[in-house]
Amino acid sequence: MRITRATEYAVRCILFLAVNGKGEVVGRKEIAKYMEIPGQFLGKIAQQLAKAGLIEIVQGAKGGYRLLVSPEKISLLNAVEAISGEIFLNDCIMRPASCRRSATCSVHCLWERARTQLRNTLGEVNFAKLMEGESCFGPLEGSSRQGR
Amino acid sequence: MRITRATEYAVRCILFLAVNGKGEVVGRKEIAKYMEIPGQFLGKIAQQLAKAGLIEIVQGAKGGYRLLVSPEKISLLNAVEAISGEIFLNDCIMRPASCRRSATCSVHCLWERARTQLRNTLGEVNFAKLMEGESCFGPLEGSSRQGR
DNA sequence: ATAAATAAGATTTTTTTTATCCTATATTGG
DNA sequence: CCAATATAGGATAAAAAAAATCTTATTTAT
Repeated sequence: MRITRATEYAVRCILFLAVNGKGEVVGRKEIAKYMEIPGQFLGKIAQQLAKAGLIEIVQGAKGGYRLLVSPEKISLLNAVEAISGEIFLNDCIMRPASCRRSATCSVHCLWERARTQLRNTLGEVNFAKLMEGESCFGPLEGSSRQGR
Repeated sequence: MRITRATEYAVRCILFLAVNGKGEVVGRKEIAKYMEIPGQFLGKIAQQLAKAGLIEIVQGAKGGYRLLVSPEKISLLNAVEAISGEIFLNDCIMRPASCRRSATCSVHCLWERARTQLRNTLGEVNFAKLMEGESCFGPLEGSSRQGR
């Protein structure tokens, strides 16, 4: 029930690239150093981000990574799911066939509901906002208020 | 980013106890059989549920588990957190000291926001509702709010 | 060509999760 | 009281997932 470190690293990486400007190539080592990400591990993560179309990997000397998509068009959800795959809170939702209960069991509807909500929340915030540090100030609407 | 099997088992266990009536003692093996939970593993899970005050463990012949709290007073969140501890989506929220960024980093505000929302969602549904199978019918309003 | 980078596959290490084994203890019924 | 039935609880094992690293290959700037 936790966001993996790989995902956290991916978010940091995108954020760093965003801060450095969309088209700019930034070296892997530089990103790793400033964002405190194990260098080789970042390499693996970058591969996934590239596969998802979020960044481009530039090889060779002076190589590195380049953000392909504007920060405002990348949601936190995009980043998370680029690394961990689509969010599912439990197995039964993903593989209904593997659980005889799913058709009748109301619990699974709940998991699914929670899942949808979580994905919506993460989908609402983009990296432009994150860069501005404004993410904390928006109201959290809905019945079970907890503002902030 | 997934609900563990232990948590799923705990939910099934509570649900089974709830269906059998609040005060009733139900044998561990019976629960395990009907809810398809490895018997010994259920024993471990029951210990945690007992520690959380949700059930009572009855030893000896004719022993088993007894629901101590009315189904309508047990939320899904109670069940989840009885097993996995309080939900945190990432480490930095839980141990801010371990992450130098947390004070300034807007990303963490987002994780926290998502976390609060998830906890609210799970907190809004109790086992009485789950028993009735009504959980699927509540509207999930708008993309950002989700009242109810 | 050489140096500087990253790629990509394989592998290792660590952590978490899941499950089981074994001995102890409690309870029921005869 | 005794035997049978159940769960408790600590220890341990097995499996899976996550995190990290090693190695060799490839690409690019100068």
